[in-house]
Amino acid sequence: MILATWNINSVRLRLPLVEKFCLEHKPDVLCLQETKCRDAEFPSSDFRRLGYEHLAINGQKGYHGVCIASRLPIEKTVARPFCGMGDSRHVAVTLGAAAGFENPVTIHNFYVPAGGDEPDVAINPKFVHKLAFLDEMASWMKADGVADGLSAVVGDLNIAPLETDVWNHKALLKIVSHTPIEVEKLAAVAAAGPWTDAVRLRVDPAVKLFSWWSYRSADWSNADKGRRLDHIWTSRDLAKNVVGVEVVRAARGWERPSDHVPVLATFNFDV
DNA sequence: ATGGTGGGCCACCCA
Repeated sequence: MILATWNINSVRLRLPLVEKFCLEHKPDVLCLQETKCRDAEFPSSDFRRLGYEHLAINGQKGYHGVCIASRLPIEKTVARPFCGMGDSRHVAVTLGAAAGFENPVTIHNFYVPAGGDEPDVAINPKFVHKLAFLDEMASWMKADGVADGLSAVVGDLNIAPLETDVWNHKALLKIVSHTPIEVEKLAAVAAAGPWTDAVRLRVDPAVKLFSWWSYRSADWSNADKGRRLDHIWTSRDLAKNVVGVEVVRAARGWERPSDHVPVLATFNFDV
């Protein structure tokens, strides 16, 4: 089974890129963030045409929005609100016997708040929201046993935890997405599972690896001022089934690209 | 230290 996550930055605008990606990489389950449309405006028939007949959509007008598109039947869908807000930042599906799984697999798709520009809770309410969101993720995961059995957390977590997850560790210590407080809170979320970083399980943590390059930097590939903001984590039991991961860097160079690229994990289930 | 580019959508919000 191939699982993919991609912050698409408008699913309607970038439908041709979704199609290109799905034809080239054949994910069984595709988790998207920043779909930026209401559920009724989601291009569901296009996804069905591409073979993704099973959709779990949690959208909203203009901002945020997440979706899980699956080739395999979905047994159960849950969308959890966070921080007492109406933001569409989470959706989860469970795949079971109808999808060919002896034991059910649950996949959580997150779009963690970006957190604004100033990493200072005294002046930036967006940063407060981001930290509170991470705290709520951790406490909920622990209390509800979210990482029990076979489960995964994927998405745009908007934090680059390792020194090698950014182009320049020292230069980014005071930049939102790589500050010590964010890295610490993300580690607490990972420990609350506990979750395994499936990508760093397969890619040497000493090697720089990015999934996002700003639109504002010209010549993104040569400058290579990227960050690894997009993640695939698995529960302890599911980690044993990871046989490969891939970050599709080339997608950043496609026509009218998202600023994020797809991240994939392959599992040794035949479905 | 600043400003650089995108998307949604119609005055600015967000990244």
